[in-house]
Amino acid sequence: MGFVNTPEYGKGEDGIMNTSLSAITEKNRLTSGDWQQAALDALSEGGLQNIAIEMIAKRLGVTKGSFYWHFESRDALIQAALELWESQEQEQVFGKLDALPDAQARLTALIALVAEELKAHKIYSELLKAIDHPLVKPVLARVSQRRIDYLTASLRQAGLPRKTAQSRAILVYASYVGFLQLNLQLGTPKLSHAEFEQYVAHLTETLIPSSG
Amino acid sequence: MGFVNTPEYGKGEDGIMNTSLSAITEKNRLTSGDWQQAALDALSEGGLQNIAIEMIAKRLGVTKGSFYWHFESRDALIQAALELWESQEQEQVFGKLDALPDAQARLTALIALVAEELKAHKIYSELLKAIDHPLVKPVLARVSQRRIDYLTASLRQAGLPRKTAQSRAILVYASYVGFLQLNLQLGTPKLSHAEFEQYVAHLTETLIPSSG
DNA sequence: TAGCCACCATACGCTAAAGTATTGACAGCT
DNA sequence: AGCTGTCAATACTTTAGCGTATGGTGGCTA
Repeated sequence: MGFVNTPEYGKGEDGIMNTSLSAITEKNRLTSGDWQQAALDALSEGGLQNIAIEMIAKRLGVTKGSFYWHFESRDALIQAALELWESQEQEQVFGKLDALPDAQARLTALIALVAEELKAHKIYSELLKAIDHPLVKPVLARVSQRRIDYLTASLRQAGLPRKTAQSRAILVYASYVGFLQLNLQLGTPKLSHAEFEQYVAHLTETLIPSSG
Repeated sequence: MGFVNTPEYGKGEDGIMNTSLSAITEKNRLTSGDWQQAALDALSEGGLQNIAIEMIAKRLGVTKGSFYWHFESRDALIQAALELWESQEQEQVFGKLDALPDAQARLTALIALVAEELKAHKIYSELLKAIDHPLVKPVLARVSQRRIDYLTASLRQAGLPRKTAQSRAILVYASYVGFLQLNLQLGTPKLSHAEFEQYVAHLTETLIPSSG
C-alpha cells in the first residue's frame, strides 16, 4: 500500500512507514509521499516547470541531498506525483457521483461540482498546458477519456441515443476544458457572480437532457 | 508600414526595405519580419519555449549575431511576433466572415472554418499553453474577448435574446477552445472522419439557432 | 575609390537548474 | 557501546540558453 511500489524511484525498502501523505511525517524526516504531494502543490501553483527540486526542497525545509535519496530524477518525481494525482482524482470525482443513481441528477451534480470548486481543477488545467511532456500526456489522455466515457454513459442513461450521447459528451467535456482555460487561466471573459450563475444555468439547459 | 515601428527592437532606421514577410528577403539578408515569421513557425511547432534564438538562427541560416542586431532581446522578438500574429489573425478570421451578411450563415461558416483547417489554430492553442508568459496573456485576452464579442453579436442577430446570446457565446467559444486542446494537443478522443463530421453536425444543431 | 553603414560571425560571459560525489548525523538493533 | 542503514547537507560538475563584445564583409554613396 506504499506509494512507491515500483523499484525505480524508491531506493530503500519502503516497507512499513509510508502511510501518511500530507503534513510532513513525524520527526521531520520525509517520505517520498511528502515529495509527491509537495510536487502537486507546486504544480497547481505554477505549472509543471514549477516542479523544481531545489525550490520544493526549500519549501520542505531540506536540500537537494534529501531529494536524490528518495527519487532517481526529477522525471521520477513527476511520474510519481502524477500517479498520485490520478488515483486521488478517481476517488474524488467519481466517488461522489456514483452515489447518485439517477443519471440526470448525476449530470447536474457534476456541473455543480465543477462550478463550485474551480480551484480543485487547477492541476488538470496546468497539466493541459504541459501536455508536451511525455510523462504528462498519457496520464491526461487516460483521465480525459475516462471522463468522456463516464459522461457518455450518463447521457445515454438520461435518454439520449447512442451517437447523440457520444457527440454530446465530447461537447460537454470540451466546453468544460475550454471554460477552465478561459476563466481559470486567462481570466477572460470576466464574469460577475450573477453572470456566472446564469452561464451555468444556460449550460445545463442547453446540454443536459431534461427528464422526458 | 514596416513591421518594426516601435523603437525598441529595431536598432536601424528600417526606413524602406521592410516589406516582405515570408521567404527570406532578397540577397540572403534578413529583416526583422523574417525573424517574426520564423518565430511564429517555431511557436506553432513546439510552443513558446521553442522560440529559441540560436535554433531559429540556424534555421534561417545565420547566427545569433544577426538576431541581436534586429532585436533587443528574446522578449522583443516574442512581442513583435505576437503583434504580427494578432494582425494576421484579425484579417484572416474576421475578414472572411464579415463578407457574409446573414448571421446564421456566418455562424455555420465559422464552425466549418474551424473544422476544416485545424492546423491554422495551432498557434492559438500553443499560446493558450503559454498563458503564464506576461507578454502572451494580454494578447490572448484581447483576441479571445474580440471573438466572444463577435459571437455574441452574431447570435443576437440570429435571434437570441441578449442574456442568452452572451451565455451561448461563451459556451460556443469554450467548446472551441476545449476541443482544440483535446484533439489538437491531446489527441483524445480519437475520432474517425465520420465521427468528426457527426460531432460538428451535432454541435451546429445544439448550439446554433436555426432560422425561425 | 574611400569609406561608411547595415548585417552578420565568432568568442566569450553569465545564470538557472539538474544531477553527482562525498561526508555527516541520528535511530534502532545486537 | 558499536554497527548499520536511513535520511540529509555541502560542494561540485554539467548543460542549455540568453546576452555581450568585438571584429569582419559587402554594397552603396560621396
